[in-house]
Amino acid sequence: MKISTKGRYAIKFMLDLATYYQGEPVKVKDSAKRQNVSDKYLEQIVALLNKAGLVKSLRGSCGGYKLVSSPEKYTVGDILKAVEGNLSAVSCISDDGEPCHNKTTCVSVRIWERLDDAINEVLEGITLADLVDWQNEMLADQYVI
Amino acid sequence: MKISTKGRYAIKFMLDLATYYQGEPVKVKDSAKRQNVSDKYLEQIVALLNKAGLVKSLRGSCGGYKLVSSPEKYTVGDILKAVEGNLSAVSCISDDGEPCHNKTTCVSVRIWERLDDAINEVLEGITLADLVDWQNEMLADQYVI
DNA sequence: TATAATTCATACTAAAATGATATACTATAA
DNA sequence: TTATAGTATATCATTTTAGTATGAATTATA
Repeated sequence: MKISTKGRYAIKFMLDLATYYQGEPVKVKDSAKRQNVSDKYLEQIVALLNKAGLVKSLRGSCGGYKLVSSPEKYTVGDILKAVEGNLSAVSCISDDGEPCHNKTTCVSVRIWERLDDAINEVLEGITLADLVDWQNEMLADQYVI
Repeated sequence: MKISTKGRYAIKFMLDLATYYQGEPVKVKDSAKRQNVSDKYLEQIVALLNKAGLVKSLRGSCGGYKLVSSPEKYTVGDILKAVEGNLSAVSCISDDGEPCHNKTTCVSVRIWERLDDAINEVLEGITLADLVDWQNEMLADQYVI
């Protein structure tokens, strides 16, 4: 019932990309430094985002990563699914993993279906653009204080 | 982002107790057989339910477990919390675990807070009595077919 | 009272997931 | 051509998961 560092690092990296949306591509090393996490580990996570087509890479000197689309096109759910895989709370109702063989008689699936719906509703309802807005709000608040 | 077998077995065990609410105490071995899971492993899970005060045990021969209160008093969230621990999607906003030291500047916490609220709303909204009802519906449906 | 059936309490273990680190290689801008 | 990135594996320590194993304490009942 946990979202691992993979998902959290991925979101922060994507937020980094959204923040620097116009301009130079973002280097994994720089973002890792800003987040204060292992750059090599972050690279592996970013590779997943790349494979999923959420970011595009620019190799060589002065390379890095950029968003493919504008920030409002990405939901937090998209990002988490790309790196964490299926977000279902239990495997028996997810598409991958072993399917439940007694779905028709098992009461619990109703719980998990409701849970999944609620989770997806939240995660599909927040976009990268929202996160950027929140970040700007927070920065503004800090100056006020 | 998964609920483990611990949580799932616990719910099925509690449902077993609710089903046999009036009458003999339920033996772990019997419930394990019905669920088709390891009875020794289920014992460990039930011990957590016992420690949390959700069930009362009757030792010795002809012993077993019974619910402390009536089925409508237990939410699925109560049960899961007893065996899975904290249900927060990430540790940085949960009470146990390491607290987030930059809660005020981290945008992600807003995601996790919304997620937690949604998850809790679902899990606190379903009681054991609901599960019993669902089970009866399902059994009725089976006879119709 | 002996025994069988239970819960209760630990100890142990295999496998998988998590969270990295390390090394080498490829592509490209300057 | 060289430094700077991304790409691809391999390895590893730690933790979690999902059990298995052993045995003690307790109690109904024969």
